[in-house]
Amino acid sequence: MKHRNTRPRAALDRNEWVEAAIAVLAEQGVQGMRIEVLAKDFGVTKGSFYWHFKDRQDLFNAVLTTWRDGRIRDINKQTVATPGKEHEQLLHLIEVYGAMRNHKGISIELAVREWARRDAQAAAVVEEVDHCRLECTRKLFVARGLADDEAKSRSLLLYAYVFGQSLMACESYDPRLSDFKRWIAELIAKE
Amino acid sequence: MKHRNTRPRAALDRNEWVEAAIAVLAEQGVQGMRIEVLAKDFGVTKGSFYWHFKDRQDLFNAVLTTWRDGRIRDINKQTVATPGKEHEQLLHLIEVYGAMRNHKGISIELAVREWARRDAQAAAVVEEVDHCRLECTRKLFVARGLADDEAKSRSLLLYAYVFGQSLMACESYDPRLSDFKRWIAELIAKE
DNA sequence: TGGATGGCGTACGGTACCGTATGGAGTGAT
DNA sequence: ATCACTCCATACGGTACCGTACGCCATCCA
Repeated sequence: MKHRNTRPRAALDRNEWVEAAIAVLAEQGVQGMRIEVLAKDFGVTKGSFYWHFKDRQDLFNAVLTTWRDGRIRDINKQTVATPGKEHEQLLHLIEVYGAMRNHKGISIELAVREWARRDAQAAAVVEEVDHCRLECTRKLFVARGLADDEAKSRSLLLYAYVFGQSLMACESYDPRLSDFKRWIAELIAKE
Repeated sequence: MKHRNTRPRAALDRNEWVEAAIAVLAEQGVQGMRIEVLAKDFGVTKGSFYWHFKDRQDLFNAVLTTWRDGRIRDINKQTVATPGKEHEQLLHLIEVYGAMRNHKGISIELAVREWARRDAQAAAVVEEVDHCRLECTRKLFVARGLADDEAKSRSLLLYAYVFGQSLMACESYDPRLSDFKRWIAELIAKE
């Protein structure tokens, strides 16, 4: 990734910095979000950065809230209950998080969670997002007629599985891996 | 963590450096494994480090192979099939990885996987370990009478779940969380 | 047309590292 | 006693950052 606006470069705003920071976060992790590196990518100097942000932590906060808001919007979109279609929706949910497509989203997800293991603010944001996701998915399971406890358990299983799956190196385990994943998805979503 | 051998400090060897590096890896991630920081923890200077190691990458390689060997030994220990006890053993496996105890082991596990997302050597080591784990667990399932395909699927689910679980912030989701986790463990281990 | 901003560049001091070069204290073998 | 070898300290040059101080130009507004 080199300079984005190669030439007559319009004025940057906070949001462009945040978006670029999130991209770097996905690829390099928290430690990768370096002011001078981001500036070089934009073809500017850090003088620009310190105009829009107080300091590095200010950028971090902006990244976290931007990520949180985007995730919560996305969750609410992906779990609107179309009555009678809950099962398909659950399978779709598993597939979206688990597939090779949406690679960037998964990278961001993992990077934020890695961040959260060492930073209280990031941890708080992740907790918010997780709670929201678990609740929305629980409702999907309940709409299918499951008891509340089982719905909660399956929601936990669902998200733990999809995140854990993206942590594993199992491409070489068996050529029929995608069959296995479908089988697992059915087990989680209940037949 | 301060100096370990506060006083008449015996001579260090490679292994002590590697152990200390793994501890830091668990707490801070790959970027935390700094030569000068490790040296300060030992109460020596980096002159010592460069006597035992060629460079930082040399330490990284040692950390990876040490971790791999330890994991593989551990897997073989934890999956020796006591005929008739396979079910308990599977539940135990899930519990060991998922609990709050063994916190350090989980931290190392996550740190290595985070490392593997950006480093080919680490990725190769993780793949070795994963393959070994999946195979050992598959055998446990097969010993319980499951078909090979289902055994493979459930092994995948098992590890993805336990790793994913340690990525989630769900302590505040429900006070009966541990009940839910038991329910999930039973579902994965089959009844 | 001049003055106030907005947006950025330049330059600097400071920190935390990596890796190397070299020296030096201790210890054991001869 | 001397020599070699092990293990570490010191000192250095170099890089990559953070944050700040300040200066410069373009634009809009009166």
